[in-house]
Amino acid sequence: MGTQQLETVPEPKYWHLRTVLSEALDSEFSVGEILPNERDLAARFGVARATLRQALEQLELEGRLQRRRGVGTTVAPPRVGVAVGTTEQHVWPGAAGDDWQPVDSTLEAPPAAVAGVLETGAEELVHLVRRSRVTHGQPVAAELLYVPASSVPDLSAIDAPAGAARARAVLRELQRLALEGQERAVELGSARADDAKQLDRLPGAPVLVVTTRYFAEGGRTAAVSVATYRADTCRLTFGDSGGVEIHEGPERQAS
Amino acid sequence: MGTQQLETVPEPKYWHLRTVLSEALDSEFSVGEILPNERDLAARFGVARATLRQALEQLELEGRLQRRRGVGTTVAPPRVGVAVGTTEQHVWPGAAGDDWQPVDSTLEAPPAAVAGVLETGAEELVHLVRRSRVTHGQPVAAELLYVPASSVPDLSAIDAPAGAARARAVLRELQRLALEGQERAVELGSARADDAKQLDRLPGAPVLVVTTRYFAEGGRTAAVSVATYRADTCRLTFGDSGGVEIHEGPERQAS
DNA sequence: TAGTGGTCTAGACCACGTA
DNA sequence: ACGTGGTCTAGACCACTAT
Repeated sequence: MGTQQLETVPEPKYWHLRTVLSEALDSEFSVGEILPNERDLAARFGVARATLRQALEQLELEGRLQRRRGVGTTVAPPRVGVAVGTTEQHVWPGAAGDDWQPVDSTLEAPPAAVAGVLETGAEELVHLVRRSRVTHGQPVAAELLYVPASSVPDLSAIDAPAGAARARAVLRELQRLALEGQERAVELGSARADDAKQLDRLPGAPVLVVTTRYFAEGGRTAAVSVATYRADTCRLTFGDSGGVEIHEGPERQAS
Repeated sequence: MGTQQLETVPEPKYWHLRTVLSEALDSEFSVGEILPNERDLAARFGVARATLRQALEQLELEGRLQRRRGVGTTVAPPRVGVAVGTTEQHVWPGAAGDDWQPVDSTLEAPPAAVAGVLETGAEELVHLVRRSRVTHGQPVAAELLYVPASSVPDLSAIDAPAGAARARAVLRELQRLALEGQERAVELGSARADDAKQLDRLPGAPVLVVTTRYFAEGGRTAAVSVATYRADTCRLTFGDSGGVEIHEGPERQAS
């Protein structure tokens, strides 16, 4: 990645720069390596720092770079394949062998959007179970699981234990219900302040929001989960193996 | 949304602005309504245009706004639920009733990343079928479907017809194979120049990339599809109904 | 304390859609 | 021709991390 002048082309400078940097990453850098700082890079390419940053932002969005304030910009490893439930087999959250760690749980009034999906009315309280998911030592997702109190009627007595213990109790009660089906949706969002902290990112960081509806007997919605995955580091897989290597290598998203 | 001074808070101005605007959108604007232009808005909130734009970018990423050069910024409708295959039922692309329109098809050497997934070796040619998906009159996705020539051996004779007709021929041949399974992955990407044009967005626009591997008899990878969905307007659904309304309404992503 | 990325400013000009 | 959002500049200062 030498000192280069950008050609005069009709495409935006930052976009061209993104391509040039992307190719440099493929050929001249290895995973974990530290890039020159933004001021130096901008000077090398003869652009303003803001323009250089626009290119870096793109590459970070694509999972090619990782930037940390006070530290620097490093070449990111390939995205982690994260299994989001096998498509054939429907299981309750908290079933044996899932990768989630219960954090805590409280009894709250559901947000309006959630109350609409749970057909229980906005007045009925729900157990809010917070969980987090860690893969390869890195936090990749934060989940809010909403379980209407009516779905786990035997739980009311066990209100005492707080924190993770309480979360586990709610999940344990869930397993006792018959699971008839589930329904998933994936969309792009931006991390709220609390999610961002849990995922070790800044607020507004791009996230993949996976919403799952769990149906119990009679088609009743027994629980709703809203899971927030780091979009920069995760590839969500919906199959039986989580290790499909596509979109890696030199031309993953080259223009 | 009156002329307001931003409080002096420790959170970034653009983030606070995003929240303020988000609440204004919920309470004072309706879908399709045009916002004041960026220069006016920036002046109203007493910030530089670049800062205001940072807030608008966030809201556009979250699917709340739609910005078009030369036109203006409008309030976006709720995201469209786009069914990405029912999870229980595996079908070949191009099966009766799918929402894709064949565009054209060529015979090419596969990109390295694709060749790795198809276990056919990098030398063997593949049929590249281009398709596009339209929902509610809007283009929502562009697909590149890679079919190794060996998967559709009877096709070699029909090399003559070009364009959509050729694409349909490849898809028709595919249906004759037995489909043993499929495997999906979803990740965030940015639109390449050609995808961007097809999706009516600028290059670099955020997209959800859905990669699907189709397995034929013996676990052989018979085809690979890379579909690029507009991240701002789409919510990908993996269930039997595509109309789950969650994450809509006032508190969809409020901080 | 030094160096990094993150935020913010006040301008300028360009590309595009519409009238 | 005009108004819109998109790009770009050259600075300044802040927040954070490591030494």
